[in-house]
Amino acid sequence: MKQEKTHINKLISSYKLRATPQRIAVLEALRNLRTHPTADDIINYVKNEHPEYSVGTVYNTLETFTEKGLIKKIKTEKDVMRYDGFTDKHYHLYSKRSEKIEDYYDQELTRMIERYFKSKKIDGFKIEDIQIQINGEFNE
Amino acid sequence: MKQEKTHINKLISSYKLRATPQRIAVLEALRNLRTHPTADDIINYVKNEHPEYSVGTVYNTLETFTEKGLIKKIKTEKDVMRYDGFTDKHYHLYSKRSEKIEDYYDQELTRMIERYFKSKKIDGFKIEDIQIQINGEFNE
DNA sequence: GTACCTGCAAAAGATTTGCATCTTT
DNA sequence: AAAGATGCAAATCTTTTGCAGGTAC
Repeated sequence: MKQEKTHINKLISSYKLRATPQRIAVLEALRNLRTHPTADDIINYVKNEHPEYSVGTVYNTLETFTEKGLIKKIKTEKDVMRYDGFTDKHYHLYSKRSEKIEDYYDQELTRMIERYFKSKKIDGFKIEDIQIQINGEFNE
Repeated sequence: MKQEKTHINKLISSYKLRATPQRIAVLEALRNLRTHPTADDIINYVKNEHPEYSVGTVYNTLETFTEKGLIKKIKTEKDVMRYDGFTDKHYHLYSKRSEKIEDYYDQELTRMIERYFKSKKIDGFKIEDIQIQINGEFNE
């Protein structure tokens, strides 16, 4: 299938993955649905335009993207997996009640924590990344 | 069934829950298996002593305990839920490769973060609790 | 051209639920 | 005695997989 070299398209290629129409659609869904969607949310979004794209492919795509580091998985107390299409350093605000996840950007916090763990090593463990989830309630 | 008033027993009662033998067994499993077990791990542990206890009951019990705050759910990239029988303030070290989760206690870190968020409010959000997961690798 | 993807449908896993029966308080 | 828990099995939901074709590079 002929495709313009869009931004999304290039992004996928830059991760050494074939930019198929299905993958482009999944990544677009992830970036348009800024709600940290479930696989099911993504499937619905994608099927809206392309009913022929299959459930299995969406799951496979999400898995492939995650392995390559293009997107991230987020898990909450709820059993379903959710996905985050953005991998720049940020944290999550989470409300158990509404199940809403919002991004929280805070470079000062990142710097403080990096500084902290630069001086304080953890015995027997090599830190690669620190995830923070801030639980609470959004004001209505 | 007649039961001694054990520590576990009292702990359950103190959360306003009936201290049934099944619940006692589940909580004991959680406290003996210090690996942040899956429901399946717990079921196996419990069935070892009490093959008649049912899968559904273990799941129900874990859910009830979680709701009441007696235990906590832990989420990783993996699809299965894991459980933590200890609710005192601590963090988790997690290795994606080995799927191992270890506890990390650090009051200094807690104090630093509390201090930080006492001065820096998040607009539109009321913080209740901050969860930190430190990803990396355990030394062999 | 070939390695890699996709669609489909079936399978696998994990968790939840309905209901009749039993137990804890 | 009443409210709440349990066991069992079926149901549900999410995710994975096998395989025969298709497609991007």
